[in-house]
Amino acid sequence: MRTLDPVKHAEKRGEILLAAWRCLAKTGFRGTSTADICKEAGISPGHLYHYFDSKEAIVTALTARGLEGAEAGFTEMMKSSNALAAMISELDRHKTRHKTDKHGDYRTISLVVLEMLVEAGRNPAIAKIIRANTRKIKSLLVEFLKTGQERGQIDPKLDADVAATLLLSVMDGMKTIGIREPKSDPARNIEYLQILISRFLSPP
Amino acid sequence: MRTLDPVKHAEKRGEILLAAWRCLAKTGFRGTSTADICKEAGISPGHLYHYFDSKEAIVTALTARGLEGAEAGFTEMMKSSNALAAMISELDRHKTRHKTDKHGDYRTISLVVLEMLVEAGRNPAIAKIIRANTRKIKSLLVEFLKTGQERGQIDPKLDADVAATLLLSVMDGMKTIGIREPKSDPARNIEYLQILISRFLSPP
Amino acid sequence: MRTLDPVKHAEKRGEILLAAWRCLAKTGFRGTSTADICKEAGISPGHLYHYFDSKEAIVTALTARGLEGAEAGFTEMMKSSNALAAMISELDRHKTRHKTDKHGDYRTISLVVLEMLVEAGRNPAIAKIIRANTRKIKSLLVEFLKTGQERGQIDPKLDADVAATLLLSVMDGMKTIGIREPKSDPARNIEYLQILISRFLSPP
Amino acid sequence: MRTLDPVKHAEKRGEILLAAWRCLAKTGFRGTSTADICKEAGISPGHLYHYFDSKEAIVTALTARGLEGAEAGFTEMMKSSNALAAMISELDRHKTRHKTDKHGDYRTISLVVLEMLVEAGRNPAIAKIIRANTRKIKSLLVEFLKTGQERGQIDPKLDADVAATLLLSVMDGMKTIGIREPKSDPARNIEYLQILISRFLSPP
DNA sequence: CATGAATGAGCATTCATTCAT
DNA sequence: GATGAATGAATGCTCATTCAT
Repeated sequence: MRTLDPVKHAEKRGEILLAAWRCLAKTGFRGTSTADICKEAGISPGHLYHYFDSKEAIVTALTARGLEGAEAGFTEMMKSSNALAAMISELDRHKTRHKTDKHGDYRTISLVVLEMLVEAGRNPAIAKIIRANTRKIKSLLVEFLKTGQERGQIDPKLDADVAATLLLSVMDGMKTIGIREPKSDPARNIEYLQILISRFLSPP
Repeated sequence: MRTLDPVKHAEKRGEILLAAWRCLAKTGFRGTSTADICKEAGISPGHLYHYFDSKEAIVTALTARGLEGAEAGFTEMMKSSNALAAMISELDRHKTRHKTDKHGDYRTISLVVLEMLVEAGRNPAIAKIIRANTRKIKSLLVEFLKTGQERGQIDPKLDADVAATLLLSVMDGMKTIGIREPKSDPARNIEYLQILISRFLSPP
Repeated sequence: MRTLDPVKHAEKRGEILLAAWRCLAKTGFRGTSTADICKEAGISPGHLYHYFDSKEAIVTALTARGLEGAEAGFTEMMKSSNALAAMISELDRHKTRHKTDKHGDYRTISLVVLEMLVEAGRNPAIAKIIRANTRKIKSLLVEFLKTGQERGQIDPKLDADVAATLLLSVMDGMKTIGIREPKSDPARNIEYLQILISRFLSPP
Repeated sequence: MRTLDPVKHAEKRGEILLAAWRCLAKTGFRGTSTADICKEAGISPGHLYHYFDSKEAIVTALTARGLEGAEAGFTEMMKSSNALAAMISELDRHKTRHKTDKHGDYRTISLVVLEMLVEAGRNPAIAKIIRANTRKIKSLLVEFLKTGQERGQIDPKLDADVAATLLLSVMDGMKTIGIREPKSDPARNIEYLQILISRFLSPP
């Protein structure tokens, strides 16, 4: 995998990963073949293996990259002085982020993330990445909750660690709404999610 | 002495579905071939098609059957006089249901249900079943919430429909914990889930 | 294959053959499965083998039965005193026989007969039947031609045997018109066929 | 040094088609599997699909290619100044062409062409090709007949279009002789075919 | 006679991966 | 770096046939 120009190599890897993401969003893990990815990336099937050892390596890299974004949001939240308000307003961004961005609309992204989670249930390599990422996000969340508790904004009786686990799982759960009830209003659901989180965390 | 016995036919179908479920639990939707199901069911590859029209018909039947169970629990809840308490105690059953039953342990079942949801994201036939089931469960839940509101046990300001959607999604979300944090204590998580639901629904 | 009532046995065989013919007409040799025949005949797959040893036995019996009809027409012709006129008027019947009868319309029958001929090209059992039938028809035709020659109605210089072979092949050839030119007018084609035969056989 | 070489690709396609033709000649449309073709062509089962989209695409290409040859003969005829004589002498070539050439002996070719016609009776894609080819050949034949009529070599009362249809069908009919009467003398039959055509077309 | 459960070889096709150029 | 030819195991599915009842 040595290359004369490691920068170009990494760039090309990035392009292929982006192409792979587009395929995954369109046809899912199951429905995406290496041939599809090659066509989308505009390279030959043999050439794919110059950049990745296997299809799994692509999925692995994609998962890793996909989760990096999630971290950023949480890191941002940390800086706020009012923990609860910050978390709530962070969710507001989701209300408007239903339009397409580079990675597709919110529902598509949700589906792919769910697919990644399911994949992790069978595939140890993916599971490892998911867990490492979960640990990072959770530690940010725990710290965030503890700060809120110190400031009297969050119920001090809650175990920050368990509460963080639950909050994360609640966020995951939101991703199934688009599947179960495709016609329900996302803005309304997020509004209620804000209420739910607020009531759960608020001191009595 | 005409047999024709539709009972035996249905029984065999059931056996095959159970075998298919075992395969799914072991290797997932993606990883299960018709050959695997046949081997597990102890029948020949051709014979499978005596009972099901296609692999998708098996998956469809399996999904339908798998979701029937979920309904029962909700129907039971309805009978209680204290809505919130009923929902909470229903969750208590989950704390102990982590041991193996006919369908495998709780985590395996969760994973398979998640796979069904993901499958529904790409496969309209499965989506239809999921949505029909969601509608049923949700209407039970809505009725349940409204009864609670009438009795003053649940916050009357909450829109029962949106709250039901959210509660369902929270339940789905719980299924990812086993993937993200396999070592976290299920009993503790459910305890906090009870707090979360209780605080969300209680009147102020 | 012994049966208590050989008459009923033969009757049932006939019914099955008729059902098989209907399948063949609809979906062709290639496209007809034993299951199709059983469904059409209203019997179970196992029962088929009570009446026929194999699928090939059905095809064989069907071919034999199908060709019996062709003989009748030629036998009728023989009785006429004017050979050429008889042959020509026999063809007139074809002009009107394009409507459906028990065996389907003319084009469908033609296609099935062509399929039988093609089948004979690979399948010795069918070939044997076809050849036996050809011999019978041809001997009728040869006799017919010779009678015509004696009566001065047919060119005496023609070798009756070779001429008969050619006439038979010309009749076979007519069966491809429906495939090559489905929109051409059958009545017009038969009219020209009459001219062709008349000119070929007439004394100079 | 980009290859991409479409020439080699086309060559390989040709090789596979030739192998497919050999299989068809040996075991017929019905009896030829993609595995047979691959074995005959010396390639792996997967590789076949690098050159053809499906088995039907092979059959289609084969049919198209197989019929191209027929055109050439007719085109040649057109150049002659004596229409009838040209057609007759063209048939003479068939007398000697009974030995094997690249595509097998005359009888095998006839059988495969008959199979193509039968296939066309059920398979619209093949039918389309057959009909396009029929139109081409027929228009050549019609022009040929009209030229002959202008020169007084062919009966001017004959409708060139209907006569062409009939002549084509007569040619098709010749292909069944090898099946019905494998022992009959091809040279003798063609001799009589020449008489038949000559008498049919000659002016009174 | 009659059923339909059961078989297993065979089919067209897909796809991750390798390799010569 | 880059191509696309080539592989071969695997997949979902069909079908003529057998057999216990």
